[in-house]
Amino acid sequence: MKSYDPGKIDNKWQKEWKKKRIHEALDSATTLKKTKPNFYMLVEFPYPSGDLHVGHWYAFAVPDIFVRMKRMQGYNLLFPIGFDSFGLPAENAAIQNKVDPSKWTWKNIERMRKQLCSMGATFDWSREVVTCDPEYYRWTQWLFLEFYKRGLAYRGNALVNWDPIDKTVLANEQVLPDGTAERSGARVEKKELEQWFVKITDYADRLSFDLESLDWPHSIKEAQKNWIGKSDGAEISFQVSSVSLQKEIKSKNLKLKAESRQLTSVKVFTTRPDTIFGATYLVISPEHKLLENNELGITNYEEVKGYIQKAKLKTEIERTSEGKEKTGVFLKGVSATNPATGNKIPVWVADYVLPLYGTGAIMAVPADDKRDEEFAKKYKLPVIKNYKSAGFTDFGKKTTTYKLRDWLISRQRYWGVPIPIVYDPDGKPHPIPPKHLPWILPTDVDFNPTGVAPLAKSKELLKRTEKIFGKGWKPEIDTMDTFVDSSWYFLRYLDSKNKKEFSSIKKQKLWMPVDRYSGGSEHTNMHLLYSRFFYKALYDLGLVTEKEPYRVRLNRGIILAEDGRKMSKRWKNVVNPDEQVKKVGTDAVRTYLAFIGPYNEVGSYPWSTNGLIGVRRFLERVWKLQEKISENANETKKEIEYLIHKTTKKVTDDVESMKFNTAVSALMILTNELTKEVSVSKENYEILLKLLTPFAPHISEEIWHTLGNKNFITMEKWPEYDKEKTKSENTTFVVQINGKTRATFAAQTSIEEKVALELAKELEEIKKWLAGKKVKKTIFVSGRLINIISD
RNA sequence: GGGACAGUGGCGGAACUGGUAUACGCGCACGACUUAAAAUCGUGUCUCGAAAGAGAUGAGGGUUCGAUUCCCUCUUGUCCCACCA
Repeated sequence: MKSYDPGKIDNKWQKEWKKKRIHEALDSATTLKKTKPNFYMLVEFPYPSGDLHVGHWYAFAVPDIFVRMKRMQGYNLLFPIGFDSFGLPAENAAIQNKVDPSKWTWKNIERMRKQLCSMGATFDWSREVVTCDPEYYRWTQWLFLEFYKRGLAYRGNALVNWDPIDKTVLANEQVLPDGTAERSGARVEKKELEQWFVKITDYADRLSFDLESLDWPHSIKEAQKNWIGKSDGAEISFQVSSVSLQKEIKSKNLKLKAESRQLTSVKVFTTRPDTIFGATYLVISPEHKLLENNELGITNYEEVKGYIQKAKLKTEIERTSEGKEKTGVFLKGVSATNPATGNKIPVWVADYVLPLYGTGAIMAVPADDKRDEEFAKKYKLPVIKNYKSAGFTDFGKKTTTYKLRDWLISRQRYWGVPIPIVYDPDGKPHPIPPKHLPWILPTDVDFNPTGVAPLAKSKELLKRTEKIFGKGWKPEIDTMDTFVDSSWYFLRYLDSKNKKEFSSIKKQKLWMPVDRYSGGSEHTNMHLLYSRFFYKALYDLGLVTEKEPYRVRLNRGIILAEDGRKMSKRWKNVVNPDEQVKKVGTDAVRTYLAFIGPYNEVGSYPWSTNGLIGVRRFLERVWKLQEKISENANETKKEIEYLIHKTTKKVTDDVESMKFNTAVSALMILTNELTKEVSVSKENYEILLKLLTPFAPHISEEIWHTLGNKNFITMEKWPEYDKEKTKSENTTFVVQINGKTRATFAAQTSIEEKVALELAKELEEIKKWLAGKKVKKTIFVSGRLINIISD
């Protein structure tokens, strides 16, 4: 027998599989006379950073185990791959090394394609999607224009997050809680700019509500719900006026109504309108319209203006992370009327009230709200402890607010999809007609960030614009957030070559929704939310067929370095998968990653070289089992038959639920047991090989062919099990006395309570324990245990 | 401050619907083979105890014949959100 040499067999089988194109999904649902059910397995496509790391293996090679089993089970399986190839790293490389971002990116893609193939993963390369390819981004632009037509994409002035290092604006999701940019680490500033937005807030309610129907892990749903932040409450108007005016009205004995135009009102949002009788003051945010000029007659307006200035200088982060200490200024000469009590209450301005949430103003109920209590204590404001409870809508209109804000998609950067908009000589935006798509990204630019988008310097782009639209017209110079590109890529996989449509309904009907989607937990409130929104918007436009894009979502964990820390070049603890493959082979690396921990949970698992070697040893044992094949081993032992069926069930169930670690464990147990036997039947050995194939396809394929088989084991039918035979005929019963295990005995699994009790009583240990005692009652669990209760 | 998830050997982790806690792998110890080492194979490996036995799944309580599993209180950790009215 040859020895196991993965260096020789891995490459050989990868080539064979590729030659026969076994990984390509068929769009016709019927194949081989029989109807094969379609199954769409999606993994988040990679950014082409240049080198494959262990994280990539974990993200792609492990789901391939699931894919391979499904395919063997007879599914027409779609497992596509592509590259999320726009984005900052390419541009930064361009600045640093003076290389063209396009060349840099395509070179990396070329390299990563090869590396991805080395995993033995069965991607359908025929549908590859590359987001920086004009044939892809023409549709990103087309979809943007569809959104624009329906008012879902709009230009607006906004106080935005500005990254001073990358010199670009960022979405809220890309700013970390400490106020630094997720990517560059820069301290984010606030800037008022005109930007392109997408109206995700229109879908806040549906994005939140529809989560209920999804078969997703609870934690992901909760995280999204939290981020969307729906709260039901009421809007209540408080009349506000200057104290002197009120006095005047009183002295002249005028009716309030007559002077109402001189009164103004402030709307507050509250989730507890029932507490209005306890509202003792009003607080408005420094950005509130009421403070823009002094029509009200605030007597300390200068002081208030000073406070507003100070608040504006702070970034949002500073404002909200300054600890617990709240600050505010009393608006002198002004008061509001509590509509419930009719009492005059003071009005304050304080920056703990946020301008963009609710109405930017609150009624304070210090007896009931911690923040209000704190503020009232500091500034000695009145507190009403025992107040009357009001009906929910007695004084206000029912409303719902959300924390979610519209998605800012403009980026003042080069390497992204050009926004397909041009401006007329008056500066008014116009969509670029679809016949001019793809609206190509120009190349005559300066990549160095200057604060103005690089496209501003392109003469070609300006010339192109003027040629098509006329003199004085100007192109949009911002590009789109790359999350726009990735919001619909899973639809392009279905129809990647279509020149007329972004994705035909006919193809979508074959595959959507995605049956299973595996990715990183960091995307919970970014990509996963964006793409759900995109899909819902497309649904309303009649461009897709379902309400939700992903039926099942799973977030995977991460692989840490051997020292338990994150892998980093700085720590010099990075595990290079190519080196590992050289050492132990593709199959051992794949199987080890499957074995490292449960894949369906977000854990962090440290790499262990010894663990990897242990898995290689396991594969060696499988290999050596060839020696034990014997024609005479046909008289299969009952225990072995039982173990085969039990293992088949275990592996099938565990791979289905992506608990690959316990599936590998079951395969190890089976292998260990077979190794103990004098001889092994070819039939049983082949079942083991088939079960092993998804994990370790190369070694399985090699042995399979050595055994004389001509077809690919990869395309063989997945072993089936007989449910009856997964239960052993004999079982070890546990005998407990008063709930404590005292002995065990072996008997037929099917025995009844009476028999079990008799057998238990015969045992020496039990006799000892029961000597001189009365049996009060027994509890019997069929096929498991008998518990004897005595005094 | 809010939310979600989790806490099991020296380590990664198992445990069906409440039914022998620690499967499988690593590590470690001893043994076989070897001049020797590596590799391989075998045996052992939660703690205390000579044994009988007792005690252990973050801590404490509860329900139950029986709890890693269900309930309550506390505690620690990870992740997400965070002055969201």
